[in-house]
Amino acid sequence: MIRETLVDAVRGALGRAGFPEPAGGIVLTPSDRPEHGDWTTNVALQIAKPAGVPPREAAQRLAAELEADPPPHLARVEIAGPGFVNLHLAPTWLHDVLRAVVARGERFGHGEAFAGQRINLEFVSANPTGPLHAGGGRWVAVGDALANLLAAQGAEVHREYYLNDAGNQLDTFGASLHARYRGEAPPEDGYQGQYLVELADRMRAALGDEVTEDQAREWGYRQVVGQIQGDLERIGVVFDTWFSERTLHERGEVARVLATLDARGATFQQDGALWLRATDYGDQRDRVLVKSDGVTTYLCNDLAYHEDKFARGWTHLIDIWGADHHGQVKSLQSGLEALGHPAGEPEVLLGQLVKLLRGGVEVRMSRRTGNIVTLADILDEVDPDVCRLTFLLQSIDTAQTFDLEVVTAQSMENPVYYVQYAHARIASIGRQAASRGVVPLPVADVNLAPLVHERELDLLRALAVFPDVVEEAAGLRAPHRVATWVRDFASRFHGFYRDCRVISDDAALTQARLGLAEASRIGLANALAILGVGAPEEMTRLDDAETEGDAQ
RNA sequence: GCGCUCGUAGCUCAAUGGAUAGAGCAUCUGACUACGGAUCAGAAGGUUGGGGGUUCGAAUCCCUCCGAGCGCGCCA
Repeated sequence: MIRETLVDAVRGALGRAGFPEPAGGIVLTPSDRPEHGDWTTNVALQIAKPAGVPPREAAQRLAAELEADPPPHLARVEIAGPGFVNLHLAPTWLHDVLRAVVARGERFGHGEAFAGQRINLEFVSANPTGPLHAGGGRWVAVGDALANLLAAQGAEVHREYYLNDAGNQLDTFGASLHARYRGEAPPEDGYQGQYLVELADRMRAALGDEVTEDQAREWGYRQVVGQIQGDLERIGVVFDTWFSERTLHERGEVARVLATLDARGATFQQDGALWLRATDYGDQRDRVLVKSDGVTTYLCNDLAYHEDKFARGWTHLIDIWGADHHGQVKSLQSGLEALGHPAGEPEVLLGQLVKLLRGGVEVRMSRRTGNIVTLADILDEVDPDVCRLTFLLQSIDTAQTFDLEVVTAQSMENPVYYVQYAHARIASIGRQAASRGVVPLPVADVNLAPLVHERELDLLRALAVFPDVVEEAAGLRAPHRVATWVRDFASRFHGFYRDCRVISDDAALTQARLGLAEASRIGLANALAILGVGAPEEMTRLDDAETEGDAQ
């Protein structure tokens, strides 16, 4: 592609000018400001000091060499600022971009950066003791989009949900459910939520009047998992594996991990408990693996779980956790390193928590009061696409404020409609063309030279950058970058649509613009596919929807 | 007390160490006899929490102070 061509040209110019190649390599930063060129390089700034040449002078010599032996499409070279070399290209380079986009089709924007990697991505993994809460929807949306993103870079990605079905959380849940079943209040530290009352009623209807606490726990557990799976289905997320913690114990994997750690000298006895020498691997302090009562800790079981993931053939593990669990990261990584795995496994992505607002007031959620807003509550009110994109617009490094009233009552202003509308508009153009008997030619056969309007070039510049955006987003584990791109791109498309009529009396221009519309559709659709958001061919008109609502 | 994360426009948020810090919402001013107005153009809005440092160049890296969130158990 053009980037490689230009990198080669800059490298050649550096050599002919007698400059060394900078340590950081030759980086061409695409610039969407036409005045700064189509591509720009800062190599002159980088090599100025080692070469003992003022940066602007180095830039001058590079520019001269580039002009002496110009790469394809190069229109002019310009020195700017402290020593940037800006490369201005003829619009023809963007016409090449258009052809490449259409030729790649559904694979446009995809790359091979992670080809060969087998990645296990664990996310959500909420305890199976109640419905998914609204804030957890962030990890649903982010995890699924990240999986798509990694897959788009060639990785084999496995979506996994860990069910903590062996610990005392589930026992507490069973006790709480059984208490409701008996018509009593749950234990003080139990689950107070109203959903257990309803669950108890259903249990009585299904199992009768002589249910034991064990039976209640098991029946309730299955019900809750089914409910969680139903919620995930509504938002369109499918996990490849639902991993039961119990199976770790049943297959002796926990014991096996303890034996391995022991054999490697990573444990010690103290106060009747067995400890992991976590400080040897950088943890703040050592950690208990087996309590003095003989029961293994959460950490110990989690080590067995992650060991199991490796044993199943995954070469890299990624976990998405809420930031409130950050204290456990180093312990888990220490244990896995002690087991002989590379440092830094699993890679843990810490996501800041979601603050829910209703009417400008924070909705505090707690297990004790049972006051929770569920993901299902949100999905009852808004489209899954709205829900997803709302969670995906923001970096997971910052706490998110999710105002239920803004998201629901003002959902028509949600960016998702803005973006989807751009896609629907393109489909509409296609329908309009068909009704007028205009048949789009294969883009390879179309003369794209008529595409010179700034709006057209603007769209193509954004498309040119998309594969880089996807690769960067995957590397940074930042799907919000794709969301940012698609919103920006939709804006550019709406501007183009407004100023450039696609179907006109000018047959050549019409064909070229139909090609541009197709390339734009591909860009929008591929970005939305990564985000897990729908790309509709048509949308219900806002005024129609309102009329419909009034009639009800 | 120790640790992790964060602090950017009135609000919600962007910005691989790069040039004049950008969008949306809200506010104000405009635009179509046209492919879907859920649209477009423009204005206004900033000491990137404060202060030092590194660098040709810092919202970004380092130090420090202030503020916020979250952790610090033989719980899970």
